[in-house]
This record gives sequence, structure tokens and C-alpha cells, in this order.
Amino acid sequence: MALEHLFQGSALNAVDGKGRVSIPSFLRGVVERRGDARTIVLAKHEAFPCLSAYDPAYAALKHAKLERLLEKEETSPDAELEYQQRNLMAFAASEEVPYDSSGRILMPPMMRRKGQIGDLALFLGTGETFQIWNPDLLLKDSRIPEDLKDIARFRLEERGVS
Amino acid sequence: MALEHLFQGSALNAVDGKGRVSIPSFLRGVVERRGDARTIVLAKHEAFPCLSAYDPAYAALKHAKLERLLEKEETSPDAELEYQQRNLMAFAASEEVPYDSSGRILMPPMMRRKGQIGDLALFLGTGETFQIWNPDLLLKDSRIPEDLKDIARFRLEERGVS
DNA sequence: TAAAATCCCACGAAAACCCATTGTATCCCG
DNA sequence: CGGGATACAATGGGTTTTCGTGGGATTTTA
Repeated sequence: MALEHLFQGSALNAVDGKGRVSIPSFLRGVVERRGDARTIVLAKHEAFPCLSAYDPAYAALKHAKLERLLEKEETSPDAELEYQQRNLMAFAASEEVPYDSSGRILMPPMMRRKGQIGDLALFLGTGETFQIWNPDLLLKDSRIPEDLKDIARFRLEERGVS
Repeated sequence: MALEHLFQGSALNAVDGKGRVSIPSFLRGVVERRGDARTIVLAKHEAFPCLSAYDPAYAALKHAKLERLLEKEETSPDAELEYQQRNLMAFAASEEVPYDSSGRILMPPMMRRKGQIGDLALFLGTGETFQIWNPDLLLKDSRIPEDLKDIARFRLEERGVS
């Protein structure tokens, strides 16, 4: 895999009344360097109560990986079903959203609910992908390292939120 | 294989009295980026009680793949029979339908029966292809991951159906 | 000629687009 | 080194366009 450009850094942006959010420009930069699309793919994170996001090129890569896996084990009927399930989760349970010239997406209502995103969205780069959190949920999650919570607290203060 | 443009996302659309359904625009976009046809191919899904759909260009690709598979195992009589069966399913048991300027197809009665589609059609992207479900059947199927059923439920709610 | 498919127009809601403002970081030049 | 100008990012609001959908009219098929 070894993607050249990695998502890193953090930012806290507002979700407005229409459900629009600015994708931080440093994340957009990575998306556009990886491929030339001005779109991101959103999905529920498998482990955390947040959203996972990446660029379409990464989605294609992930898909190719699944394909190769199937061809190896094609004989087993169990493998076939598992492949179907994974494919459904990877593609049906995700949404591709374009961002406009000012770098904003319209957060799809379904994703907004799945990620429990309110009127603040915390962006965290995680290398191959990035995450979008409701900052309050991150602060409450016991699995999150304290240092990372400090970052969240800093971003909140910076913005003037308690 | 590694297709560049992949089907992803979900939507729930109405089937009207005439049997017309809108193909979600984000799926149409993929069809038209893969080839320049404004047509989709419908077939009964091999494993699930739903329809499988894709663009004509993909149908050709799939055919080529089957051909190559046959050539590899040509010696075996079983392989020959299996090839014939798969070929029949892939082509005789499928229908190519155009969509009009507003993006609607007229769902062929036979496909509607095979997929048990009522007055609601749930579209699910699965990468190379997409699926069309009767949402009630999906909710009942034990092989479908719960997270995906959540999506179906959300789409139903969104539309005001219980 | 009846039934079915295609075409056409129309409407409401949602999404995409455009423009304007603010704040912040950067640059340039005295 | 300071201060003003500049560029860009994030955000607010209004307007236009698209999408999904319904219904009627016209054409094609059996």
C-alpha cells in the first residue's frame, strides 16, 4: 500500500444550519495530491463513535485488496458470502461527497447521525485516513489517550467553547 | 480488473404505478463515467433475494473474464458445463434497460418479480456493481450485517415509512 | 383497438453555486 | 523591526439548478 501523502493534524470546524462543514485545507491538500478528485468518502468508523474519511483513490485501493483476497479463496462458499458482506459494508455503508470551491461538504444526514456530529466537527488526521468526531464524545471515550484529549480541549478553548 | 469508478452509497426510491423508478443520480454518474451508455443491465443476484445491476461496459468485462476462466480449465467436462450455466445466467437471465432524460427506468415485470420489488426500491452500491432490494426483504435476511440494516431503516425513516 | 411504452411538462424539496464578510497568518517595504 | 497590505481559510446567506416524482399526452406494439 504505502501511500505517499498522509493525513495529519487536527482542526475543529463548525457545522452550519444547512449541515455544511469546511474540510480543513491541510486535509484537502492531501486528498488532491493523492488523486485529482475534489471529493471525500465518509463511513462509520468500525471501532469508535465517529466517522472515518478518505479519498476515492484510497477506496479503490481498498477494493482491489478485497478482490485479490477473494480470488485466492474462491473455492470456499463461506468466503463468497463473507466477500459479499464486506463489499456491502465497504461501499453501501459509505457515501462519497464532493466539496465545493470553498472546501465545504454537505454532511449527509445519515452520516451525521452515525457519527453523532452536532454543530462542531473535530478533524483528526490518522495517516491513510482521517476521522471526524463530535468533540464531546471524544473527550468521554476512555480508549482515547489523554494527550489527544488535550488537543481536543485546546481546539475547543481556541474557539471559545467551554 | 481494478475499475476506476466504483458504485457506492445508498438510496431508497419509489416505484410508481407505471413501474418506473429513478436510478439515483450518483449511480448514474458512475455508469456514464465508465462508458457513455445511458443504460443499465439488470439480473437476479446469485446469492441474495435482490437484483444485481451494472453498466453494459461491465457486462462485457465480466464476459471476457468468464472466457478466460474457461480456457484455463478447458479439459474438465465439469468446467465446460459450469461455463455454459454461468453464461446463460449472465446473459439470458439479464435485461438491459435504458433510462430516460430524468434518470428513470421502466422496471421490467420479470425482474420486478425476480427481485420481489414492491413500491420501494433500495439501491446499494457494492463497488463494481450495485444491488436493488425490496427493503423489507433485506431487513429479514439473516446474512445481512446489522449495520447495513440500520442504513435501510434510516432510509425508510427518512421517507416517513415506519 | 386496447395495452404498454415513450415523451412531455410541472412541481416541491434538496443540493449545488455564487457572492460577501471576517479573522488570521503571511508578505513586503519603508 | 514595525505596520500596512495581501492572500487564504472559514463561514453566513441568498439564488439557481438538479433530482425525484407525479400526471397527462402521444406513439408504438400486440
